Amino acid sequence: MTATTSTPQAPDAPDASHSLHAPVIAWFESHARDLPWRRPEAGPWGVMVSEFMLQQTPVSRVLPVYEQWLARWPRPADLAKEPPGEAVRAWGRLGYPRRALRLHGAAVAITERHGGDVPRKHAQLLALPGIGEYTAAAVASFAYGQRHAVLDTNVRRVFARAATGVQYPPNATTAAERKLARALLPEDEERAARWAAASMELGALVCTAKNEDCARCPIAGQCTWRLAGKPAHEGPARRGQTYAGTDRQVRGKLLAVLREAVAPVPQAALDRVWDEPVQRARALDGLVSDGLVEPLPGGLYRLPLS
DNA sequence: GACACGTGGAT
DNA sequence: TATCCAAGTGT
Repeated sequence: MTATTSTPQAPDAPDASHSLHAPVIAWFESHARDLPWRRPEAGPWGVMVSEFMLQQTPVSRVLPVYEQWLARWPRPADLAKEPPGEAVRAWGRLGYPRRALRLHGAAVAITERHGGDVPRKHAQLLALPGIGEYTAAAVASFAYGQRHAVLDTNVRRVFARAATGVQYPPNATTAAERKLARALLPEDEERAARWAAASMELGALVCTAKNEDCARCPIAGQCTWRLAGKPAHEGPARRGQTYAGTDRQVRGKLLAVLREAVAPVPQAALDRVWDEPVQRARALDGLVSDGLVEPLPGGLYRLPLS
């Protein structure tokens, strides 16, 4: 249901951005995925957990881990009681396990500083570990219905095409993008929150990085990029991330062993995951420095108890 | 601003 | 098989 309860906008509103809201929000009402963190029972904690897990990670991989996580730790205080290593273990193979550590740290901070409730203010959210500009805005908007520009990769791509007329947004978020996002944000708080979720979903389902489906797009008729004939991206190619042979891959292998272990693991067991000793040692040191691995006397290692 | 940081499905 | 890509953050 999309009818606005506020004063109708001038029929000849000079800002064309207003004509994007209604069709995108209407499309969202009928096409939004039924995701668990969008259900009312998810609450702010569910929204926050989902946002951590969804950073750089597809929805399909997040779903099962999210369900287990919320069943085990239904409130921030439940997670805060656990050793950080338990969060890392439960994170499984989602990737970027530092997120698990930070989510645990955020739960501790919420328990200590906010009485166990996910804070409502953007600045308070931003102060939590693992929460940056995007996640703070997302939690404030999705969980609390506030008016914030929520600029993730999906929204940036939708804006790049619909408003700016280019195929892809810049590599890093620019001041111009933030300004545009603020300008496109509906005045009404509830509508702004709806717009944030709707524009993001449009980017995730229709206005995708590859094989965008303009035939299903509710604003195809107003899309600057499409109207210009969908010119191909110009400029330097976005630098692809290599993985094979990197420290990241070695870290992943080391941590996989520790996640599966129920007791401290001897150095020799870790040595088996990678044959190059210098890189192997560097990767292990990095994991220890990051707090993802705890070294014990006698050359033993485990996930951190504190 | 450039980099490091995991993982696995899709093309 | 090789690349690309997925709701970013911290340094």
